[in-house]
Amino acid sequence: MKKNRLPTLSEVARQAGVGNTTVSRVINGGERVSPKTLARVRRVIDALGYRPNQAARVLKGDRTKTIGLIIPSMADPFFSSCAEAAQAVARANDSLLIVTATQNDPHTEIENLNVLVSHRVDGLLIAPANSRSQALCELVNRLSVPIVAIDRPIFNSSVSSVVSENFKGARAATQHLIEHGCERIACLTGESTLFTIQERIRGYRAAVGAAGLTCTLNTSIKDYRSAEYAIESLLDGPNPPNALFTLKNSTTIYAFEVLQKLNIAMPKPIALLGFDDFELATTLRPSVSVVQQPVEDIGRAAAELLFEKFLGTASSQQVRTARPRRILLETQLIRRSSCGCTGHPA
Amino acid sequence: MKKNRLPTLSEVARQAGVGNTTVSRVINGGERVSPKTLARVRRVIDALGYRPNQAARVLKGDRTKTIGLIIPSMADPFFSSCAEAAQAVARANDSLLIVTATQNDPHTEIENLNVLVSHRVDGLLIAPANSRSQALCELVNRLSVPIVAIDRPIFNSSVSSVVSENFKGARAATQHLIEHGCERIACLTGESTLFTIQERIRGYRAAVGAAGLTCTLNTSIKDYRSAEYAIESLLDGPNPPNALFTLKNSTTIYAFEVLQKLNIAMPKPIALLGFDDFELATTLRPSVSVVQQPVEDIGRAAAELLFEKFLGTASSQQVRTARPRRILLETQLIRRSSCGCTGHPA
DNA sequence: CTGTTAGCGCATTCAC
DNA sequence: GTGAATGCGCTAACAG
Repeated sequence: MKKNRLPTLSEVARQAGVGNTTVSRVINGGERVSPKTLARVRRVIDALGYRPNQAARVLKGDRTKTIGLIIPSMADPFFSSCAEAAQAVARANDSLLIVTATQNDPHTEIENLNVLVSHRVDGLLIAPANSRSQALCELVNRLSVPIVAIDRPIFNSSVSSVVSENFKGARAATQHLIEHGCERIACLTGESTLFTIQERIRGYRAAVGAAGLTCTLNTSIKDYRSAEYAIESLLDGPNPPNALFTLKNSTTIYAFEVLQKLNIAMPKPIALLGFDDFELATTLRPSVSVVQQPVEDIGRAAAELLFEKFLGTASSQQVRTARPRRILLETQLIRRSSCGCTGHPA
Repeated sequence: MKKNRLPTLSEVARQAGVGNTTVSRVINGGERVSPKTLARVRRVIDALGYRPNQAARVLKGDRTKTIGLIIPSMADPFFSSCAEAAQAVARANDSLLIVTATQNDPHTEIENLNVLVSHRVDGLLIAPANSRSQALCELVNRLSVPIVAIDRPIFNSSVSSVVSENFKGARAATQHLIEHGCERIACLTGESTLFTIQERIRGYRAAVGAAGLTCTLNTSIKDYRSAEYAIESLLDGPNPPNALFTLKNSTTIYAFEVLQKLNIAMPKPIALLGFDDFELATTLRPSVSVVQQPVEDIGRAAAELLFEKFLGTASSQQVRTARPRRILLETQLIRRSSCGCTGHPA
């Protein structure tokens, strides 16, 4: 009635009538073992359903062949796509990816970090809830595991990062609206404390400023209601906008829904352009123009950079010493209908 | 220039001038340790940035406090929501959830299963690529880890499962279309080898049969093009449908796009009803009626059932002996506009 | 309250 | 080709 534990290497050895070493050799490739013994041991392994205990290997001090990924949410398409891409890289490197979600809570984030370190992951990918968190920064600097930040950098730390060109993407998007003849472009968003959002705001400001237009920014959009309120206020104001630039996915959708509800057509009298693509952007009417981020590329590049860090045999010293790399990935403006370009319906 | 390993318990003990056991006690709650020593040890732990090595604990034979989740894809909203719910349960039970994706490939699935077993997860949640896979079934029956299947059961095995009422949901949906006066209902889908899809087909058949209507089934929808071809063929046929019942998310969206492209209005002349809800279903025009699955509930219930399996102190014997449980979760018909009900725009 | 010791499962010397 | 012995970091008896 005790826990019927999984078979161990020793048990396999006993059953096969060989020593531990031989079994160890068999499960690690079968070099230096006579074909006969090899076959016999393999048969026993199979019969017993033996699986090497990863924990024991880890204890020997080798790599654990696991890497961690800490993201705000698994249900967010952006991050789950990143995760999927990172997992592919991990698998290619014979490693396991462990994903944990923080709901953007700094406390949970640090907890997750500790859990992963306890599991001795070989490296860590993290999308920090707060790019300038003192606590996170200190923790990260003390940790000896290689870390790569994704989507958002960690300031004042030595960790490399892979992020989108938020600034350039937002500036180009705003310029695009200006080229469409819009000269009253309102910028809407929520979560303005996030690094990504701040960069996009900078981009919007830069473009609007360069064109000599006025900046209209509302960072209070958190749900449909707040979007409705914000947009109605703008329309009732002295200078109603003729374009909306939304800085994040949910805001874009809320804005679309509000305009649809108010029976205001797009792109005229109001154009809509959003940062970050989403699945049904082409199916909505009008189809929604967006700044598209290379989501998979971010996950992949970050994971690859991470593996470089602990696979650099010759130059491991260099890698360690090298100052953090900041990889910026280009965004792409997808011209559909809502901004005034003629989109392809499907 | 060697790998600067993480500090160990012994090092903490030495620095603090105490024995291993004391340190062990401190990191496990600090019972039976004098406040003075406790403080000192804690200070050393902090100074060294010590984190207990999970692997060593595992080796002692205790629970690893990790559970595995094997799903087809992390990028699929259905599964990522499940994962998120499962993770919440895991966290509540002081455990770590390890998610791996298989892309519905049986080979990858078994590989992942082995990896997770190697890591000695305490239990396993799995959405099998193939409900009747012989190999999976055998493997699963031999494994001693508790397993719960999610979304799709594993036939001929002793594993419990948590799945939606696919049959009842599909039957009710079809009946609903019939009540709307549709008497030529075509059923469209892809991936007809999946258990879930087959159940939904059964449901459709049951309702259509009971009403004395004819069954029109097309299981070849894999992308927009195939949907377009299928729908155009139906419309050009002798008996054009006045309703489309789509059995999975992507098919629903393809069907919507095709109808939109062909300028065919919904719900008349053709009504649309889909199985499985999706994010912008309310934003599309018309809003799309669907059979909604309790996604989070599935993940949560499965994880809870799993934890029951190895937390049943008193009745662990019972749990082990008990025949597998099959938990069926109710679906809900969400009446929006595309089926003929008046949906709320937002 | 605190320290000593043994052993978890495995890879790895080093002999044979 | 093969096996016996050692130790990885930690917890759990068992003394003191």
